[in-house]
Amino acid sequence: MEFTTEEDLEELCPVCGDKVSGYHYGLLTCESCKGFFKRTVQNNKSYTCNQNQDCGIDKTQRKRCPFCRFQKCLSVGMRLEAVRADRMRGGRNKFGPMYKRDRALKQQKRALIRASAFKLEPNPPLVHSNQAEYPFPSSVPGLLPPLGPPDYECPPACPPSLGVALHSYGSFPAQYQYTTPTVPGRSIKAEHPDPYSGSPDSSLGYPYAEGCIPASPQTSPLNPAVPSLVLELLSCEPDEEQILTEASCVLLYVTFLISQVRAKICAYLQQEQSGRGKLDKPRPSNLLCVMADQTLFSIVEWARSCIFFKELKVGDQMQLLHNCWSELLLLDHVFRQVHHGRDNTILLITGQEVELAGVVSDSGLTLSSLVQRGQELARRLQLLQVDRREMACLKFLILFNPNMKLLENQALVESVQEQVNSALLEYTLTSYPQHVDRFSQLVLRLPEVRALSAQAEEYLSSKHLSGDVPCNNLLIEMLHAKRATTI
DNA sequence: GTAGCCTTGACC
DNA sequence: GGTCAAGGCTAC
Repeated sequence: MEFTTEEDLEELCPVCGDKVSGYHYGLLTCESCKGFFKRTVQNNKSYTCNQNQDCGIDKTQRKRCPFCRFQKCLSVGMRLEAVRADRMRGGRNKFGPMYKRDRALKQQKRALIRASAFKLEPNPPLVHSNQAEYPFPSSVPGLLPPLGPPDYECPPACPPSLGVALHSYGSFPAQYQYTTPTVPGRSIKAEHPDPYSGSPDSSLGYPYAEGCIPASPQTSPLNPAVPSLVLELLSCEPDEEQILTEASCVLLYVTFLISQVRAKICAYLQQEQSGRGKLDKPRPSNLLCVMADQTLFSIVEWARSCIFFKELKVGDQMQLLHNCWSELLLLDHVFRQVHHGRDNTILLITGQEVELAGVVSDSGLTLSSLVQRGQELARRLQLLQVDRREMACLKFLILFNPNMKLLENQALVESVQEQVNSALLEYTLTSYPQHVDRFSQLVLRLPEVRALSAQAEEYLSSKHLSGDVPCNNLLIEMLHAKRATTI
């Protein structure tokens, strides 16, 4: 693995966004932030903020608030202990190996991202699925007629249920902020024997002002192999706090969903029954739709509570969900089968197990093909032994589609995609070092999810047109909304 | 005080 | 001897 400094220097300073001049005090920064950090620590400076201690720091404004600038230096990871107490010039400190590793990791990331960019087809633009950009042909020949069911009252571009679901929890917090624990009275010394563990030696160090924030860990303090962002994404998963082991996670997750979805399905069926005055045997496609519909609500709830997504305005949130709802729905199903781990049966969200052979023989050609392709995808992920952290990352990569255009906060979506990609890559490299192409193997599943979900949408659309599925649900609204923006 | 450039010196 | 991340110098 060859690593160069040229590409490092193309990066931007994580504090102010200026051009990076090299590794300084623990990470790549610009020359001015290096000098600022050095002056602050060497001279034991104490600053105050005239605002709310949340001033934006960029190249043009970095001089305005040294307090916030220094806080940002610390929060991005600049190391107090790299400033030498004895002021000795020249030489190397003990951070050398860390810089080297960081360079190697960055290089590896670039190489893998380049490699996967070559392999990955771009996300399909928002066009009708009959058009060439979709890898699978439509099951409905020719252009689909405009979809405007009689029970659909709102303009398709603004489906009421999703809007209500997104709005119904009040306003979202404006900003997501990483929090770092404060360690008051931290002392440092010039040359640290181990830059990773830290061994304070106050007799040699700079007495530092109370309330200063230590460098935010790039990886979890509990598990150094897991990037913090991956843990953040995982924490967005349902009932995460109660999950202690992988096995109990599955149990809890399924139990939680079963209790919720069963109740909703029962309520639905009762409603159907009372409406008709008699209990017809529910059609399987209806039941499937109800299950999918309720899962979709769960997905919307999941997205709504996710970091980054909360920062977006409702309009952007709706656009992102309209774009990827079927992929998330499919992934939910596939992940369930991965956990289920049985090739010959399918685990429904209700906890029921159904024979695959029966489903295939009882379904039409399209549905049985969809089911089989879903099983194949699940098998591939099972072979990879994909874990929950990776699954959480994949969901984010689907949700934050950087190819979505006309978003109000396009930059955030692109940035999240990039961050999650990097975090997933770092996680796979550090947690599965023996499996070097794991990252590629994972992200290569995404086009398959996309293709399969497009086919599922076509199927749903044809079923809807033939009146085989209920109209007034979120599922169909999403379908209309997506098509309204893509036709 | 800031920030660009210079000097230094351990490590390879 | 080259590299590069420390500290130093100095014009602004």
